[in-house]
Amino acid sequence: MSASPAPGASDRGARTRERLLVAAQELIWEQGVSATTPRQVWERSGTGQGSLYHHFPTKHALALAAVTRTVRQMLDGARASLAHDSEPEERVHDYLTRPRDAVAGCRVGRLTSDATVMADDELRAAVRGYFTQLLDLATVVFEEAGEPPEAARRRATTAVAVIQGGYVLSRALGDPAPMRDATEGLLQLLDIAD
Amino acid sequence: MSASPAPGASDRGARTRERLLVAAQELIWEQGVSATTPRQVWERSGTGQGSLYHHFPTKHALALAAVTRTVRQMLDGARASLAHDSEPEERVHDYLTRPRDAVAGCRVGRLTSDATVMADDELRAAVRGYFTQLLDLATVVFEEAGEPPEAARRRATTAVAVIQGGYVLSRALGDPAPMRDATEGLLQLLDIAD
DNA sequence: GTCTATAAGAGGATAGAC
DNA sequence: GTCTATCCTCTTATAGAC
Repeated sequence: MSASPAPGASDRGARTRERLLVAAQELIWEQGVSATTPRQVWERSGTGQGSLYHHFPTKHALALAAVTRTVRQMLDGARASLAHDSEPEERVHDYLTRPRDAVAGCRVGRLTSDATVMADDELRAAVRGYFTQLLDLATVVFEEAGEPPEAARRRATTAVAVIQGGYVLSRALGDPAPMRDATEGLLQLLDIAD
Repeated sequence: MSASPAPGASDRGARTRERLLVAAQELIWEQGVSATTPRQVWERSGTGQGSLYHHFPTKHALALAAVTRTVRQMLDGARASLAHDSEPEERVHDYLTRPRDAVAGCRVGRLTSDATVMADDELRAAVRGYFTQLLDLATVVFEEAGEPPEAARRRATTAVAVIQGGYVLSRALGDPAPMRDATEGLLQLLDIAD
């Protein structure tokens, strides 16, 4: 721990760092890590080059901080529907019908096609951790619905795959309809009333 | 039509063009269009810079030729399982259990996260065309299985989404198991014997 | 058809002033 | 903490010889 700087300066620094991080998260969602340049980040954040390289020594450090935070936020969102108190069937329904910007794609899933992400151990681990945890959350719900462990895991994987595939199709067609069709199709097969 | 050049030279040129195209297809599968450089293409193909820019005036022309061919090949593969003569249920089963390099990802689906592809009208149209046709093929199969048109389209979208999502999950986890789990989970829900 | 030389521009930093 | 100037490399070509 170093001595506290003047409060005003400290706050300004924290806010600058925060704005850089938010800008990086947005740009990485829109374009991926590979296609996002440090320049784009400092321009969108309204800060400057000096600030960016002060708070994040490399593009890698910035990307890792941004992706790590996005993963945490997405898992919090998933828990909000999958891990609350209602019946398992209702939780599955909530998760599958959650509002999503289908055409924009999954903030994390899209990174599996990003060369910079997959070539980097830490970034790849962040993406892997997201899906590992998400699949575990969903598996528990199907177990609580009465499925044996193996079947619960298969069914959870199918459900998460439908969401990820719905994103791919909606993005490819530039239309939110495929995500809706894919999730409604699964809900019918699961015999969960729409 | 221009006059035929000497046969030897013509063949060599055609073979060179072919090798460039194959190398581009491979590299685009592995890394996407954005991350694939002209240099990588001519090095992998065993040709040279002069040959590449002789056969393809720009990186865009090369990428479009490679992606267009990949889309055609993938649709031919899908038709092989979805559009043959057996019962609809068997065709669905064949499609869902077709051998796939799950960890490598879908040659076309992965392009939906590629900035260079999505920013270009022609490349985007090629990707869109692939999924439009694939969904149409699958919809017909579910209609032939007795589903009404709307339900058939939903179910087809769910099935294609499970494949695309299976790719995303297998890639994220570096493991072919999620693709297997996702497709087996869907087959059980569809009540098609494994 | 293929080769090599050259070049404009962007990306990802680093250095040192303020 | 932030700014500006500078630097090196890679990408995507173009030019002209062979």
